[in-house]
Amino acid sequence: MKFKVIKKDRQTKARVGKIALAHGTIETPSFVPVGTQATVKALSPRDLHEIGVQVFFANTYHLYLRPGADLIAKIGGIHKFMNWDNPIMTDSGGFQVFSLGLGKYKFKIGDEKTKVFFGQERKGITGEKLVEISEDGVEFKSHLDGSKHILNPEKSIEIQHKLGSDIMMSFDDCTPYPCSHEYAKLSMERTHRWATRCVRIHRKLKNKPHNLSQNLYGVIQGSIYEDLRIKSAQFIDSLNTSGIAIGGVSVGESKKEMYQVLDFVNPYLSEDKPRHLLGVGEIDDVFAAVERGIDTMDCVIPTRWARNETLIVSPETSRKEQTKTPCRLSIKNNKYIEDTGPIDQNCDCYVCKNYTRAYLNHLYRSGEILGIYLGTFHNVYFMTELFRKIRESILEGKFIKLKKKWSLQD
RNA sequence: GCUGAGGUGCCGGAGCGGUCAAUCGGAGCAGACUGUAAAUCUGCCGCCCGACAGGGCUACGUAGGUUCAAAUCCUACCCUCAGCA
Repeated sequence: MKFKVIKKDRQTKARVGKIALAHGTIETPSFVPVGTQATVKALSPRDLHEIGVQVFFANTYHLYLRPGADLIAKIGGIHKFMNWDNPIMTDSGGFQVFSLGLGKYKFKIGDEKTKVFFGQERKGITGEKLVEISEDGVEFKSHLDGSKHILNPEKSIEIQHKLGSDIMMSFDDCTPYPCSHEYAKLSMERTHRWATRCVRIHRKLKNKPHNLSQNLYGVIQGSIYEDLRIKSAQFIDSLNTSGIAIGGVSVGESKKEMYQVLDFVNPYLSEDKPRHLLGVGEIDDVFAAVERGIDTMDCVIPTRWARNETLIVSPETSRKEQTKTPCRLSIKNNKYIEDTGPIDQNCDCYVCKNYTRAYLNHLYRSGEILGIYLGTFHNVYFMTELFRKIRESILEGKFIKLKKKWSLQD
């Protein structure tokens, strides 16, 4: 990987850069849609190209369970498997330690038991514990069939090597929120040990002849605690991975706390490494992250919202529509039944140029699959385009101006 | 015309003397969702008053009746559907 910072914003830490990879170059800042199962849900690679998506984010855990990393390797790697020849990032499965373990369960570190909370109970959780953490790694019970699987740093990286992604994440332990300092510290230290193991196995595997140029990002943890986040930033930065990811954010803490974490970490990250923010975000988060020096960020929001009747719009549009929450338009609302306007007045996407809210409303009401397709297309386009504008604004020295324009206040 | 089954809230469909303004679906109305166990989940969903607690009213084809008490029992009528003529 070659990473180059092309331009730095004068007033903020925002920067424009290029990440050159085996499958192409990513212009940053860039949004990274999530495509957990080797598909950005509802969109084809052709759509992604049309939208201008440069890279997306697949998942080790899911692809390992189905269809299996060996199968994908046998077929020629994830790019060939899914007909996408641009860059791909893969998550390590670390987040599933959190998301599958979440609920009213107890997390274990050795003999230490710490109670964790996560407000929302979700249907589909059987009440059974799907995750058991130990120093070696994590034992998962497959959410698909209940079978038991071990994921640890070595295995996660091996799988990611088999998948053949351009950027891999180190296997981390993502703590829930809230989380005691004591627990966060123990968990972070383990994440560091795991990161070291990831680096080691990555070096070993890198020498294998079949390997394309694959790159590893270390993942910073430490919950919301300043001392921990600093420690973690220093440690992960010292590992000399190609890039750095910030994890354990957007797990239930406030936005303010989340932005603080970025501020804590910032001074300790090498300028010449790309920084990825894991699992963020909404429009206001995007600006908050970019101005704190984030280069790439992945998030399920555009794709998931589109499946749940929520379309992303500009603050201007959402003000005009008096939406309950900024930048979200609930397309199924009965006020759009006869609305012949586009989703967003200022969006140039295929959907906004050719379809009315009335039609989208009808598709969603009817449960038609096309509604989800068009909605996803719009949402992903909207985020991709927003980042294009952000890049442009930084290059022109107008980032702050753009940020003000997109401000959710007033 | 005879025989049988049935008529319940926007729709489907439970309930078969009190705990029924009525289970449960669907539709409808709104909300949530941030490294995807998510095309998912949550709330509301007869009318009126109340911020809430709660209170009042009208309701289970229609009209009577029995009972302290009826969607639930009885009588008549009206209407559907199935089979036979």
